[in-house]
Amino acid sequence: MVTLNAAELLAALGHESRLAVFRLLVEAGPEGMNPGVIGEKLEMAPATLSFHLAHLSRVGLIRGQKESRFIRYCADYGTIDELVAFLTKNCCGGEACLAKSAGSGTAAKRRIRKITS
Amino acid sequence: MVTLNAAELLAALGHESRLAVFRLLVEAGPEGMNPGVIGEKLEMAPATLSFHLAHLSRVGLIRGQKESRFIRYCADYGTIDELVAFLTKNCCGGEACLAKSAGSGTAAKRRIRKITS
DNA sequence: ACAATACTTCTATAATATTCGAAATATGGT
DNA sequence: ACCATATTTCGAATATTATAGAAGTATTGT
Repeated sequence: MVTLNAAELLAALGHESRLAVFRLLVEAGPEGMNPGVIGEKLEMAPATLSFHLAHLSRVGLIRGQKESRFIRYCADYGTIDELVAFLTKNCCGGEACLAKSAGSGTAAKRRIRKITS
Repeated sequence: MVTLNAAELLAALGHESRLAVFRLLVEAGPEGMNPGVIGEKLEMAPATLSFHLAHLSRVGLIRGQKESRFIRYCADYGTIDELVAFLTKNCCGGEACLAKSAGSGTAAKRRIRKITS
């Protein structure tokens, strides 16, 4: 994943409403959820919600599939997995993270153990 | 971590320049780096860089410490670790992620294996 | 004391994102 | 065919964020 792409994904999730929508869809699992239900749960105006759903779709974090009159939106787990992998590999310095990204070959390995103040 | 806070962190990293700055500081390790060097590497105007450093500082992703005429900025690994943990627990449905967050008790566990089309 | 360096804060401007009413589109029910 | 429902797109107002020159604050060297 390129940095540009990662920034796009991060920005998409970096908004309270969109993060809430995405979390709801992750929670909903493969069943997904319609805008109607989402809007009711999160108390968002249809047009506003549609705008955010379009944004999340555009960057690939969710996917919508028309089913008769409804649209079933589902979280795209592959994309969020990639984002987490990117953060772990490139941005993370934690013990857990270092273990996973071992061998990524960056100077981050120089990191000394943080003292929990 | 609350969602509000997570959204703030994601938004902070959701900008190409700030993500680049943060990655550079992670890469730099505990040694950190001065704005002068960062600005040179990333070709950013001092005022612009200062603005982004302030933003990253405000949300706790980096920390600056004055040293004579310079300021040493360092990545705060604890914060990014928390963010990755949040994503893994609340937003992630991947195999790797599920393994780590096992027992978080959300409906995400219902997820079926994605078919790689 | 003065000049140079390292950075920040101030200020204005430009660019982008967010919100949501209203109109449009599509589908299903009667 | 017509009405209701689900959702999107349009459009316009508002709010937020980004950019960077210029001025300000420290600090070091001479």
